[in-house]
Amino acid sequence: MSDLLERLRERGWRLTAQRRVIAEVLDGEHIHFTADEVHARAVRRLPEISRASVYNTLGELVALGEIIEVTTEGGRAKRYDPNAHQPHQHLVCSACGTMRDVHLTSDPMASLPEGERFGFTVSDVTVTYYGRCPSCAAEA
Amino acid sequence: MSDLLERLRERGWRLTAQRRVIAEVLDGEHIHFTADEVHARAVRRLPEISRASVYNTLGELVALGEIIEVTTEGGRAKRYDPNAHQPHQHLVCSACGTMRDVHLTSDPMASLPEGERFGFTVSDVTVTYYGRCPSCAAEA
DNA sequence: GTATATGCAAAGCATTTGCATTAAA
DNA sequence: TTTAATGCAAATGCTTTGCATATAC
Repeated sequence: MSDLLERLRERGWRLTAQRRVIAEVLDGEHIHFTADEVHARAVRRLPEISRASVYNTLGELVALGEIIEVTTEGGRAKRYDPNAHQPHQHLVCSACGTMRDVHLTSDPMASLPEGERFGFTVSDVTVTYYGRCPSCAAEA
Repeated sequence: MSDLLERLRERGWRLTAQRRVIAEVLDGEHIHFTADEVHARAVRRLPEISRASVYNTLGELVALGEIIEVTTEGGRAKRYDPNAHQPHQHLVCSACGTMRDVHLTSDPMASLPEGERFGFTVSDVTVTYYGRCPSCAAEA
């Protein structure tokens, strides 16, 4: 059973077949999908689901703070990370785009000295590591 | 005189009016432009310059390692950073998209423990800080 | 003179929007 | 019954591509 669906129900989210399927797709996997990948997987369970509903729902889940939208250098499409509840960063394969969560030893916010803030109210940081994943390294 | 043009000439780069103008636009400013902003500024000096040439040239400069392509969360278009020669990170205004360079106190590569590399050959990191710039903070 | 860059216009991909239809509560 | 979500298809924004023309070397 999905914790995500559980939380959404409690928040009074209108529960449709499409939304249920999307939440299940996001919850079930540990890699982070693009909107199109979410749609492809959702279609297997609910053939009539439209791309528009996928985009609508993903946008809402982001607004609710239940998932995170992630953009990478070079990557065309955004990816959606269901792990919004624990601070973490990402490790991305420059060859195939695969992304996985990583946990750092120190808070990156502390690395930006006061003198480098230029009057900004800094509220967030993203740290992204790039490299080759084991399977892409093998085919080099 | 442009250091960028100087280096490119030494590398045997075929020097056209368009390329010269683009290099000058990039060199002259300290903020990081989108392709469209580069085009708009280039047009002031060379009215017939096409968007295609701007994209071609920016892509080449990135390939040559003379400029850096930067993508941010939420920001639609990529931005081009002429400061490719000194390691640095970025501070972005979530409201207006303005981006400026910042320098960290510690090497972010060191924050990713061995046990969190999962067989990847990690070769690069980006750290991006998000917040409100002074002028956007003023209108809140 | 020859290889390469340019400009145009069309195509591409990810995403958003407008609006009539459908379904949850 | 009412309010909100869905699906379609068209529109958008950024970027890439194909190809004939122009130009640096």
